[in-house]
Formats: sequence, structure tokens, C-alpha cells
Amino acid sequence: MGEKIIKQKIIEAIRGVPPGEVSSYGRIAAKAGYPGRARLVAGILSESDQPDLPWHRVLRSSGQIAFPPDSAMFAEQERRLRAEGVEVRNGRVKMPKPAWDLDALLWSPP
DNA sequence: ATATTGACCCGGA
DNA sequence: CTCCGGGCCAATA
Repeated sequence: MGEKIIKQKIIEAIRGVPPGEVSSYGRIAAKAGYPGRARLVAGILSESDQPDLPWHRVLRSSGQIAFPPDSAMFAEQERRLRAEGVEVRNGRVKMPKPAWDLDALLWSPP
């Protein structure tokens, strides 16, 4: 599988997060078909310059914003989330349960 | 070639 | 809640 295709799949998964909702690096990776590759998602996001990519909807699995709280990116992400009606408290949002997604991929049933 | 450092994650203790 | 060990991976102070 070429790196180009992988990257495309990840971008696609990020675009799949609807406004007002959030996901995590790990879930994006799993959704794209690459469980365990959260770092790859982070790398792609930091590299991508596509202005319409909803990067702000991607958080840590804990629900925390991944940037240092004093950084400009942190402030911007918080602002964008609130603009969509997402509640952010202390740099963290309530992360929804992994709707039988990550589990299904890691827990191969008998 | 080794060590450290990140927009990371997870299970177990 | 925290700490730890392990997985992951590319760039490099």
C-alpha cells in the first residue's frame, strides 16, 4: 500500500467528522483502516495545509486538545470548537464513547 | 548507529 | 486520578 493512498484514506476519515462532533487521532486512524497509527494522523495533520480540513475536531483520546495550553494553535482550536457549539472546559471536551469501532477492530471475535 | 522528541494510544496496576 | 510499559514513526534541538 503506497503512502499516498494511506494519507488519502486518513484525510478522508478526518473529513468524515461532522461539525459539532469530535474524534481522536487513534479513532481516525482506525476508521481509515490503520489501527495503532495515531502518530501518523498527527503527522499528516501537521503537514497538511488544506484550509478546509476540519483539524480542530481531532483531539487526544482523553478529549484534551493536543497543543500546549499557552499556544496560538490551542486558542484557535478552542475557538473553532466553541463556534460549532462544542463545550470546552480546561482545554478538554467530553469524548464520546467509541461506538463499537475501535473495539471491533482490536477485539477479533471468535 | 543510539537517544530524544513529539498535534498519540491503550491496558493494567 | 496517576504511573508504567509497550506500540507507533519520522525528524533531529
